[in-house]
Order: sequence, then C-alpha cells, then structure tokens
Amino acid sequence: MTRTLAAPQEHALAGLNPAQRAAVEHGDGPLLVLAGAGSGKTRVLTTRIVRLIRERGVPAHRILAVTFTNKAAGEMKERIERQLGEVPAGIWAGTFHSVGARMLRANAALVGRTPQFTIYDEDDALALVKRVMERHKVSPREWTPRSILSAISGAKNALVPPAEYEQVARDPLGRNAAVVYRELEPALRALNAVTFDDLLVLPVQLLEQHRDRLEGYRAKFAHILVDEYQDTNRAQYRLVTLLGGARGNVVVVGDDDQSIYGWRGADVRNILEFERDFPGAAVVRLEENYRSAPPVLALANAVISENSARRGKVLRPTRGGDTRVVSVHALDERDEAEWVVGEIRARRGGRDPVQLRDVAILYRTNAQSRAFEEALRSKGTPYRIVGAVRFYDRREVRDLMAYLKLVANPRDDEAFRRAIAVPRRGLGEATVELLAELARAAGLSLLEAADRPDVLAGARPAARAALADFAALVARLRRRAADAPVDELLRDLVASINYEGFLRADGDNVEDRLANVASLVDAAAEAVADEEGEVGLTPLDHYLQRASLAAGLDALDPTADAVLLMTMHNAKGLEFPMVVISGLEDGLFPLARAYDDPAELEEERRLFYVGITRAEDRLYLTRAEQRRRNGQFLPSRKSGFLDRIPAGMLDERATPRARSMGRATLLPDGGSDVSGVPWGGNAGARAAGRRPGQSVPGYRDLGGWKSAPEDESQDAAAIRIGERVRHRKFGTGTIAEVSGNGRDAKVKVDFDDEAIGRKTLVVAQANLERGID
DNA sequence: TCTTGGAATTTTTTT
DNA sequence: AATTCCAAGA
Repeated sequence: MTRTLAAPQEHALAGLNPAQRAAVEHGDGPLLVLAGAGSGKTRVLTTRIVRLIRERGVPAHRILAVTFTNKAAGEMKERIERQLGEVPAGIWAGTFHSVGARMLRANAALVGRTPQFTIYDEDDALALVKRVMERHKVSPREWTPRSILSAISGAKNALVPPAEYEQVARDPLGRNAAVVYRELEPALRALNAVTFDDLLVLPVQLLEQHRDRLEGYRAKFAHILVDEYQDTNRAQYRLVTLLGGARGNVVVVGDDDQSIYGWRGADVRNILEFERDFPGAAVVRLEENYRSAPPVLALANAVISENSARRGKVLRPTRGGDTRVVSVHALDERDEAEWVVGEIRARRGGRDPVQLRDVAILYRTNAQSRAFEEALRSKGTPYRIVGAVRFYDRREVRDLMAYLKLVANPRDDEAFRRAIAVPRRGLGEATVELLAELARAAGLSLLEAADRPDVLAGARPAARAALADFAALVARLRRRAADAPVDELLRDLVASINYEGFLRADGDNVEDRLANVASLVDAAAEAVADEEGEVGLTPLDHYLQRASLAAGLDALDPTADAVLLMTMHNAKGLEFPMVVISGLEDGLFPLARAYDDPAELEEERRLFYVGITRAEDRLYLTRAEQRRRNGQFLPSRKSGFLDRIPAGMLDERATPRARSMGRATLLPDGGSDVSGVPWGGNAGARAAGRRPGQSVPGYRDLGGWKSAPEDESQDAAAIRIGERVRHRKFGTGTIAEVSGNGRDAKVKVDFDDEAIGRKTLVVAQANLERGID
C-alpha cells in the first residue's frame, strides 16, 4: 500500500473517515473500536498515539500499547516514529506476554524469582510436568503429560489457582491435573522459571497482592491501547482492567468476527460485553474496508453471516476490482500444490503481474505446508515459511540454548539436564538421577551439586570428575557472560564443547545443522542489547528473554521476494494481493472435531473469514479429493463452508489432473458431471487401503469415476519444448517444459489465452492435439 | 553408558 | 511419513 508520506507534524488526521477520526480524537475514558477486517484499525491506533503525544502532551513512557505479535509492536513504533518525526522513547509496546515478562523482571523478588528467570516454552514445561508426574505417581500412560499440561494451562489462563482448582476439578483428568498443578508451582519457583501462562498470571498476582505496585503502574500508564482485543483471555483481560480500571483510559480495538483463539482461553465475551465492564464506554464502528476487492468482501460477508454469535456487521467495499474468487478442485495435495505454484508462476507474467512477496498460501494445519514446500522447491520458486518447525525448536539450536539458559539461570535444572547430555561425556541417566537425588536432599540445584565433592561422595570417581568439569565450564562461561556479547559467548561455547565434532560424529544433515548453528551465532550478534530502559541485565539475559518470546512471524526477513506460507492463525493482521486458502475439505477445514460443537464450528468459520479477508485482489480456495494424513491417503469431501456459498460467487475450476480423471474415466453411461453416481471400485478407497465397495463412515460418496484403464494410450513421438498443441478446453498453446516419461509424462503448456496461462498437464490424460499450425 | 533397531504413535491452531 | 519411545545388546 502506498501512502504519501506527508511531512511529519502535518495531516495526522487527513484521509481518515469520520469513524476513524472519532476514534482518534476520542478524549479520556474507555473506548471500544469495533474494527472490521481491513478497516484501518492499525492506522487509527498509531495516529491516536501520535496525537496523544503531540497534541495532548502525553509522554511516550506513559503509554502502553499491546499488540498481538512483537513484530506488530515494532511496526507500530516505526509508523509512530515516521508520523512523529522522532522515536517514541520509553513507550511500552509489545504482546501481553512480553509486557508481563517486563513487569516480572522489574519485580521478580515479589513472585519468588530473580530477574534472570527462564521462560519455559511448551517443550520445557512438558518435560517438567513429566518429572512432577513421576514424582507424584500420576501415570503418564493413563494421563498424557500433554493433557495434564493443557488442563493446567486452561486453569492458569482462567486465573484459577491450584487450591481453587483442586476444589473445582471433578473429572478424573482434572483430579490428576490438580495434583500436578499443586506441585508444579513450587517446582517452577525452585527452578527460577515461569511458563508462558505465568507471564500473564504472575503479573496479575503481583498487582493484586502488592497495592504499591498496582498504584505505581496505574500512575505510570496514562493510556492503554489494546489491539486484537477479541483474542484476550481471562488473565489478559484482568491485566487490562487492573492497569486501566481506575482511570479508564483504555482503548480496545477488535472484531468479534475474527476471534480465533477460543481454544486457548480467549473469550469473545470480553468484546461482546465491553460496555458492561466499562460503563460509559464510547463505541466506534469501522465498517469501511480499504483492503479487499468487492468479490472478496462479498464472499467474506456471505461466509460470516452464517454465524449467530456475533454483534453483526457488514463490511463495505471502498475500492474497485472485479476478479472473481477462484475455487479449485484437485486430485490430491500434490496436485493442489502444483496447481497453485503453476498459477503463481503464471501470474508473475502477463498484465497486472504479482510479485512473489505479494502471495500468501494459507492452511489450517502446519502439516499441509509440506506439499507446497516441495512444489515450490521443485520449481525453484523462493518461499518463506512461518511457524511449523520453528528455528528455536531445532535440536542443535535447543542444545546450545540449553547451555545459554543454564549460564544465565544456574537454577534451571531442565536446562542442566539437556546441556549435560550434549555432547556425551560419560554421564548417563543413572548418574543424573543420582545427582538429582543428592541435590534434592541437600537443597541444591543440579549445577550447584555437580560442583560439590562432599555431596557427591556416593558417585563414581569418573562421574564426579565429569560433573566437576561440566560445572567449571558453565562457571567460566558465566563469568564471560557478565559483559561479553552473546555471539562471542556462543562461539566460545561451540568451541569448548567441540560441538561441530559432535555433530559430525552424530551423522545426518550435518551441513544443515552447522548452518543452523552459524545462523544462531549470527542472529545473536545482531541482537544488539536494546535495553529499552531496562538496566542491570547482561546481554545474555536480554537475548534469552527476547528469544523465548519471539513468535514465528517475528523472525521473518521482510525484504525477501518470496511466497509466504503459514497457518491462517499466523496470518491474522496481514494482507496480500494474492491469497490461497488450501485444504477446504470436510474434516480438515473445518476440522472434524468441530462438528459436534456449534461454538467450535463458528470459530472455524471465523478463521475462514480471517483467511478470506487477508486478500486484496485475488483469492483462491483449493481442495483435494484425497489427501495423505499420517502417511495414509484419505478420501475427502468438499468443505461444508463451500456448500453454503451462494452460487455464482465462485469461479469453479479443476486442475488438469482432476479434470482429466473426471473426463477420461467417467462411467460411459453416466452424465458428464460427478454427482449422484455411486462408487464402483475407486482410487480413493484403494489408496486408503480399503477394498472397493467398503464405505467410509462419515463421507458421502464422491461420485462415479473409476481408475483409468491400464492400456491407456501413451503414444508415439515424445513431445518437444516449443511444439504447438491444442487442448480441448484451453485452446492452443506452446510446450514450455517436459518432465517424466511414459504414463507419468507431464508437460507445461503456455496457453495463448493469458487468462489461462501456464498449465501442467499429464500427457497421457490431456488429449492434446498435436501437429497444428 | 550408549547405540540401535523395531514398535508405537501421531491433538489443530500459539504466546 | 516421521518422529518418538522402548528394550535389548555392545
């Protein structure tokens, strides 16, 4: 989007519509901005902050702006800086979690931690839960640590403390979770660690139990602005009311139709009932959409109107564009991905070209990224992927991070266990368990105990020596960490443990892993300790805090010209000229488990709405007839979401393979379309490992096709690049690429009709007419 | 103590 | 398909 950059100081309000202007100029007191997708809410927020600072003389450090990702916070600061002409120094902008972490660091002692506390991610927390379960005889077979942890997480996000949870939990899982929950809290305290949830819960506790802290922060934050308010949970909501309650200068911006985090405790009621919670709140509605072309908006409105739990709003288009939304039907996930990649490549040329960075491929589950990655890679099309296997989740990265965490927080026994196992140093599980036993008896952390010959009297001499060496290594790194930059520290570490040698000895993907190590070091070098007013911490402390809170999106290089792949959850708040939403199949999107719960189904639909409204000009909805899940082909049926879309809104297409399957193999006496004809022996059932004739529970019959006859002609002379051909439906074109051979031979054809562009066809099925012109 | 091979098991979304 | 878990052997 190109906006003229007026000279700073000028025109802060220029170009705003009346509703936007009202939100920006709203004076003191609570304000709810109901902002539809693409209605310019970010602009409203930044402009409002600029006005607060410039017109009303509010110092930047008295403003708290909560965003959904740290990246969004960074962008907001940049935009403010551009409008203001100077850096809004001292402003608190970030996610609830990073704001919470910052409050805890400043008040660590009050919640039983030091400022160097470790933030446990999902895996760390899971490991700890397992250990607590072992110690308290909760069988990990009967109750998966995962389900226990998620029950505890739910309790935390609802601000239910262990004692109360014990009272409330009635079901068997809850009873067991209650036991673990009760023990988990002292364990975390002893480790000087917090979970993600604690970053919200502990600040609430802090403010509720320490009046002076509450008053201090209330006095500090004269204005609080919260973006994506529809996705706040109980703990976040409480934080908002605690911090803003007295004065009430709370501006929240949200869209009930985009609430997609109910599963992690977000409560739409926070937005639906804002006026009750904040009496006298002003309400502004932003319903003019500046982002999407009318066909996209029409689809969005049609989809979301199926939901009943909503305040109700209709997005009004303000821009032009008449490209119809395309619905594509593919054979399987590979076919789907190949079609999409072909379409992207075709759209790069011709009139009205798109750049790769203009394109986003969205999906419901991370597993779907694979087929797209492969298709993109095979065509040499650059792409970036958000989430999935996160950088910090890779094993080599986790190994090194464990060392860093242990160096920063010597009480982090989980980090100790991970670090001491890499590389092998003759210390196995038995020794570590013995150490843990002795440490617990002596009231020491593992690292402290490792360096205490008196405590280790019972251990083997070799083990004792190895433990002492390890402790000495950590101690040395710790001394360096006091002032050394993190990349130097990392280089020292990698050399000291001969990590490269370890990786090389370990086997596969050595080069990839070494590259990951190198980029970890590089990233650490770039992470200049931007202290933002927080003092007394080492560069390592800053680095770790930031790394623990980095979201998938935060790490992206925004300058790369590459297709972006991510889940629809990750796409919230973003926009792209061309968007593909893939996997519109029953059981996948919406997910099967949403069927029996109307509320969940509505949340899935809101997610669909979020996906649709990411698109500016072009939108594609794709699906496959069968899809591999957990290594098995499963037949799938068109998503119920598509069934409810009014006829004529979609430009229905099929991939060449899906089409030729349909045409070449339709039963001879059947009609020309695929409905109503019962299954014979068919590809879906065979691929799924069932015998023909067996039905699939929950799936309606797909209609009549049968597998292509074995003797399908795969004729004569090979097709050559440059050859002219005619296709029954696409007309004439030129062969651009040839791949595979025999039945699998495929060609890419640049059709003369620009609207069709480049297509990949299976020669054996495409019935191309040759020798024309 | 550590490796290895076979078996078991995949929760959907994330700070 | 891919990762993780576990038991047995080196």
